[in-house]
Amino acid sequence: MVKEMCYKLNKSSMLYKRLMSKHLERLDITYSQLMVLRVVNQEPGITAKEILLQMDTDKATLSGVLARLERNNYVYRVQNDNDKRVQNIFVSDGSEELCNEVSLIEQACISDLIKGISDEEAEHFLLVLDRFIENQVKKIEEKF
Amino acid sequence: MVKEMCYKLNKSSMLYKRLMSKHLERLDITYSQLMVLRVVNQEPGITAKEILLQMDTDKATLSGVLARLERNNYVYRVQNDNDKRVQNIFVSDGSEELCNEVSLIEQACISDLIKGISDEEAEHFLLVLDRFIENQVKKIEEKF
DNA sequence: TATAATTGTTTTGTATACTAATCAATTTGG
DNA sequence: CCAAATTGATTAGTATACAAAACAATTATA
Repeated sequence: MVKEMCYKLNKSSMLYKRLMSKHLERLDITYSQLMVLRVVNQEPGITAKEILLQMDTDKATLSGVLARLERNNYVYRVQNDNDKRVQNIFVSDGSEELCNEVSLIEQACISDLIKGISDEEAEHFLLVLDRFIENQVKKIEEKF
Repeated sequence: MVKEMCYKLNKSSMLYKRLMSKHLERLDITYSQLMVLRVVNQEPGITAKEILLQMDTDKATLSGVLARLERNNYVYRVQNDNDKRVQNIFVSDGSEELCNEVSLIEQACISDLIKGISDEEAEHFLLVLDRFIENQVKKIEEKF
């Protein structure tokens, strides 16, 4: 049963990324880049380390995503004066609009996904999923 | 609500892969490779195309996974006589044991994940997840 | 039967994901 | 105050994930 849950969670995750990627294609930005762009948009001047805290991803991965976001002029970085190791990140002009536009796309992606699932069911689903995730986090923190 | 479901499904999926990877590290095989190896183990002589049908992955990705499985001597391939484009895939000697050993590891990974979740809840969770996945598949098949 | 279309698979190119190593800037400890 | 440890971030290396092109073998069609 648990195994089945894991497999299906993986499958659903994969499908979501596929779906979003398809819709995002024409905007010339990827799903991962977008997630990061949004965080930067919400918190101008944020640092890479702070993004990591929010996003539960890998610093090497984030470094690459930020580099591509900067290369494509979605964000720019300014060296921090107090600590020269740190760079403060800002969205470029026009990228705020992109964030909004993407919200619409996301709506389009996720609408219909809830079909045949009642609010109550969805709520309970989330409760169970939360517990499951909590257990996963504990398990990962365990020693091997 | 749907958005939250999607994010958490992604998170859980990521955690599962992380967990399995950590446990698989010492066996010198990756999660993806293992999934493929298992299919080959269950159906000796299977072709790449047939694996694709079972696994819902990408043919280019599978090609790489098979190449690495072969490079590490987990599988070997034999050109099919009837159709020379096709290769029949077999697990190498010793790899069956690996599959069994991995089942134990998987058990270790997923035990405890169900803690605090009743059988009934898990069952209902799966039902909702199935519906959700079904909706995702439909959505992906739609035209944009 | 020669050519066109199809098929099974690999290759190419780009973007994650993650570990380990590196690197420069900053703290710390003696 | 200086060497050592720490920190924020990038780089190197390997493995997916996926689109698009390439390729050889096979089948369909004119």
